[in-house]
Amino acid sequence: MAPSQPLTDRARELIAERFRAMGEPTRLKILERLFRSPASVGEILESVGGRQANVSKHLGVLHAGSLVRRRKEGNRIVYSIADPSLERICAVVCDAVSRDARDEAAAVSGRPRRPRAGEAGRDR
Amino acid sequence: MAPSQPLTDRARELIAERFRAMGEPTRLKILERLFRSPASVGEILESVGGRQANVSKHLGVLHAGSLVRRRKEGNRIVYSIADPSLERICAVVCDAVSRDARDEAAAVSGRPRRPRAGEAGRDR
DNA sequence: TGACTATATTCCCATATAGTCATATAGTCA
DNA sequence: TGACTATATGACTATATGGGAATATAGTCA
Repeated sequence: MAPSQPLTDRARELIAERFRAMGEPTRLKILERLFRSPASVGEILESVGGRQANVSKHLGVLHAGSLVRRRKEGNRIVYSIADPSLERICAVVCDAVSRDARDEAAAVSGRPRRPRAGEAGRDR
Repeated sequence: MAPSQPLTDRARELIAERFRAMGEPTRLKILERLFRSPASVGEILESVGGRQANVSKHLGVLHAGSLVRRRKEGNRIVYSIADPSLERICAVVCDAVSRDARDEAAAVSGRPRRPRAGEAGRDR
C-alpha cells in the first residue's frame, strides 16, 4: 500500500490479520490499556471488564498477530505493545472516526461542514 | 487512542468496524486498486479477480464502514477512497509487517537483527 | 418497448469468531 | 508436599462472515 511494489498474497494476509486483530472493541480496549503501560492479565481484566477466559483469548489473538508481547514475571504474565507504530495507527483512525462523528452531528443539526484536504466531491 | 479522552463504547465500535473492514485480503486488494484511482466495479473486478457478486459484497462492507464512496456514472458505479488517511494507515501497517517479515527471514538465515526504537526486551 | 450491460441482493453452505463454563497448567508460599 | 493465585485451554453454543449460484434492479441503446 503505497509501497512501490505491489503486495504479495502472503503480505496481504499478514496485514489483514493485523487489522482483524484490531477490529474488535474489547481488543481495542485492551490496547488502550496497554498504551498506558505494560500490564498483567489481572490488571488488564480490571480495565476492560468481562470474563477472565474471554480476555485471555483476546490477548491470544493480539499475540498471534504480533500486536503485543508477553513476558513472565513471577506468577503473572505481563503484556506490552509489541510495535510502537500501533499507537500511531490507532490515533489516525481514531481521529478519522471522531471527525466523521462530528460531521454526522453537524449534518443532523443542519450546520455545514468544511471539506477536508484531499477529499473528493459529492457521493451517492 | 492516544486522544486525551478515553473512547466511548460507540467510538470504539466504529473504529473496530473500520479495522475489521480492512482485515480481509480481498478488501485490501480492492483498496490497493482504489489508491491508484477511483474505479468502477468492473475495473475493480479486473484488478482483484474473483466473482462479481463477491467483489460487490466486499465493496458493500467497505462502503458500510465509510472507507469508500460511491457515485453513479451513467451505467456504472464508481468507487473511490473516502478518507485520505486510509493510505497512511495502510502504509504504516504495511511497513511494520514487511519489517517483521525481514526479521523472520533474518532469523531463519541466522543473521542478527538490530532492535528498533522503542522496542522492549526479550519476549516469552 | 425489448435486448443488453453493470451492479446489487438473496439463498445456501462452510467456516470463523466471540462468549461462557469448567478444567488444566504453572508459579508461589507455608 | 498442599493450598492458593494467575493464566490458558477445551468443549460448547450462538452468531457473523466469506464464497458460490441464481436472481433482481437499474441504466443504456436501438
